Amino acid sequence: MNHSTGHDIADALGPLLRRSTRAHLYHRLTEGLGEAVDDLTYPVLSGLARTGPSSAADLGREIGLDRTTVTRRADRLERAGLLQRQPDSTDGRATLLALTDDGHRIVVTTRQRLAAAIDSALATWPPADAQAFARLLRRFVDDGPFTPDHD
Amino acid sequence: MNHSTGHDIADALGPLLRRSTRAHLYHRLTEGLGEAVDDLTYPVLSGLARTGPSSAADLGREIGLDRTTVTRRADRLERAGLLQRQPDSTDGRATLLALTDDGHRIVVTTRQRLAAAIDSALATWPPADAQAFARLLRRFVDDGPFTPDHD
DNA sequence: GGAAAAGCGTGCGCAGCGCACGCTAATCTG
DNA sequence: CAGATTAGCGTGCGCTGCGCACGCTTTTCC
Repeated sequence: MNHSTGHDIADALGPLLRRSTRAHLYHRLTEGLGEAVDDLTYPVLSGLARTGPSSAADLGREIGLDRTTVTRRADRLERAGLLQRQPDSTDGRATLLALTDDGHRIVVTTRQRLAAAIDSALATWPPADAQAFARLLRRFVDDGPFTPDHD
Repeated sequence: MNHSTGHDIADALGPLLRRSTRAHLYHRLTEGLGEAVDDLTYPVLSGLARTGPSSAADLGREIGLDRTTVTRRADRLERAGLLQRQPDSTDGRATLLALTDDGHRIVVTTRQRLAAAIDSALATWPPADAQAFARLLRRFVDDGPFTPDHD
């Protein structure tokens, strides 16, 4: 066997990975949103939006970062007023990280930017193709070929 | 407008980006291929396979890395015998980086690993869906929604 | 033929990361 | 119920990787 669909997809995935590193994409999505928001801090913001108020350790597990790294990135975001630290009423040791309204607004903005970028790339596509692609991509992601170690 | 196909795709892209950072993927693909080959050095190897023998500056532009970073990563790969430095016969200043046979073998191996991982994720898919996905993904990538700055 | 530009490697300062420590609070155990 | 272990937190510290700037050689341009 010298050919497979996997090979075709790998060929397409190569350029995708090359041109849109997570860092590149996040850099672009967070442009102009203030000094505290960049490709490093954005995953904290976005993860927090997904999980709701969360301890640094839990959030670290969620987004695949060391606990202390989360702490320090959260420091920057806290100074910028995008998240707050709250004592956990059910556990005196824990400190919950929670988005402020401003923090939420940032996440909404970046998500709109991403959707808009994708829409503009798909503007010339037949709607049926675009929807088929969305559906297939979601299934591909759910089938999880590249699950990292921390899951 | 509170819904768009771009939004659907963004929702699927999120988990994909979260779970398969380039670093994670490259780490997995290069596992056990020797000390010199890791997520940092692999782009140099793979880029060189794409371009053929190339100067460090050109290769840096190709893969979006600083010239000096390429030089140092190439040092590691050279020590491991995966690439060679050759004087450029047409330009006395330049030093060409070129894959050795061993280096080529590494790239072939990782590409097979990637294709195999994708095939296994798609194993349960109807072949028509898999091929449609490959086609649509390629078109999506070619339409380039996320072109980085260095292009 | 001399000046500007382009190539290379290396020194150096900076940033980010993970580990380890000390501390407090919760949980387990006898 | 008290002592010990576990789990949470922030911070200090060493390591690594990066980009800039320098000095050097070779090519290109006037």
